[in-house]
Amino acid sequence: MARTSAPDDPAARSTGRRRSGRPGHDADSVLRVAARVFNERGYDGTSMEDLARALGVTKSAIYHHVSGKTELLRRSLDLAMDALFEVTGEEGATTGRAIDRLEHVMRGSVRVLVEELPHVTLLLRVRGNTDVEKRALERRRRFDHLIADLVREGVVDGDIRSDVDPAVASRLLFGMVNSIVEWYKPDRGLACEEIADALIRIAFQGMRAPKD
Amino acid sequence: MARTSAPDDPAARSTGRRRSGRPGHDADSVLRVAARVFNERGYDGTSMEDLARALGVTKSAIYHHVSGKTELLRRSLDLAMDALFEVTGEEGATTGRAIDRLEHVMRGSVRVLVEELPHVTLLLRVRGNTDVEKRALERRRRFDHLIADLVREGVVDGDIRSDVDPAVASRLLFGMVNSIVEWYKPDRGLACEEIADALIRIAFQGMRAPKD
DNA sequence: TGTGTTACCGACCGTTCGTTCAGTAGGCCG
DNA sequence: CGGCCTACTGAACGAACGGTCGGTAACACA
Repeated sequence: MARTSAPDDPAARSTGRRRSGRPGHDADSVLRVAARVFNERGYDGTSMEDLARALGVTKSAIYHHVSGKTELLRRSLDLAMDALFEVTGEEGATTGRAIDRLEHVMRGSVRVLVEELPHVTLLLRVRGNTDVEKRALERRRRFDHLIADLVREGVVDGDIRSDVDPAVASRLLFGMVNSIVEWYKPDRGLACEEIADALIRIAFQGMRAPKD
Repeated sequence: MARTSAPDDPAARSTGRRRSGRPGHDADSVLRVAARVFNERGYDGTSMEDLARALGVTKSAIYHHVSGKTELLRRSLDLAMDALFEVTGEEGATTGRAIDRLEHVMRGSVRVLVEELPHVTLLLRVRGNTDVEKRALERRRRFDHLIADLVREGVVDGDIRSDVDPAVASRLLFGMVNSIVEWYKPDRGLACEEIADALIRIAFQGMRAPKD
């Protein structure tokens, strides 16, 4: 039995613009498939042979598009972190009350997580074994600090409860956000906004039924 | 540079009872070290050579205690799931209002997660590549269903807000619980109960400051 | 038709992987 | 001392790994 499903259709390139030369995969379509397979089998558990099978080519063909397995990981992790940091730069994340900025970043993170599911999933599973992984973890740490600062500010504003450690609270909050990658399926199920709504409701008002 | 720190002291066996024969590791001490290294480097990213180095022996010595790498994973995953299911069998998880039972299971899960940190962490990272992993995922699914049922029951009781899908809510809740393995350090930082308190407070009342 | 450009194949390399096995070392007890 | 038990070594195995290289295939455009 094959370890992966049918090979990906190379025709479905991101940008429709036809190019000269023999048709087939390009660097982007390889990255897209690689990220998916990395998630299915884990990065270390995925061989170049696995990738080749998923792409419908031989493994030597992969090296025509990328320098190696490490580059695929690096590009995937960078893509995920870039998208997350872009959220923190949006207007809703930089102006207004801290609690509202926090909500904006949380909603934005859910959106990024859903849009770039394979890449973010990969990011969240990184252990820091290699230099590439260490660099990604370092960027993640900066992101986490940013969130913790928002929570601290919200406590000072009096908008966020002061009886929990902001560092712990921010970690729990984004633990909830990040856990979405464990069960979200793009096809069926709730849409991105519905999940974000449920998340925000639980995170800010709690599970307990409001006494009307 | 060595990939792991100094070898584990085999003298620190779980049960103090001296046994006859040459002193050294036994199956349990090997499992304990293996689970720790699996978490540091990932299961697939850990070679038997890595384990041997962490144990302070050659890799062939490991096969004197266990049948292979797979058995180490299986025993670790079983240990974690057994501990989690034990919580769901406790009195506090089977009697009383659903919302209180839910709180009991959440607090119990935090306790198990902290007590058996390496094993539970390993469990939460399983992808389902092999039969051993598939079996662990199946048991996890049963656990998750149990939680979702508790949330549904709490909604019926009127204790839990009805404006979020119970399936989504239960997943987000345990996403928050499980995320603890990502940052909890046994030595420093908050104790198990303090984390559980913060978690329950956020989960049930929310982050927003209560209007006194 | 032929030239440029892009994509791919198949054979191969050195290394590392998990695992096996025959033999050895070091404790306790008689 | 000599069994007896448990823990371990060192060399080796076949398989799988990531990666290389010279040659080839298929398109656009002229």
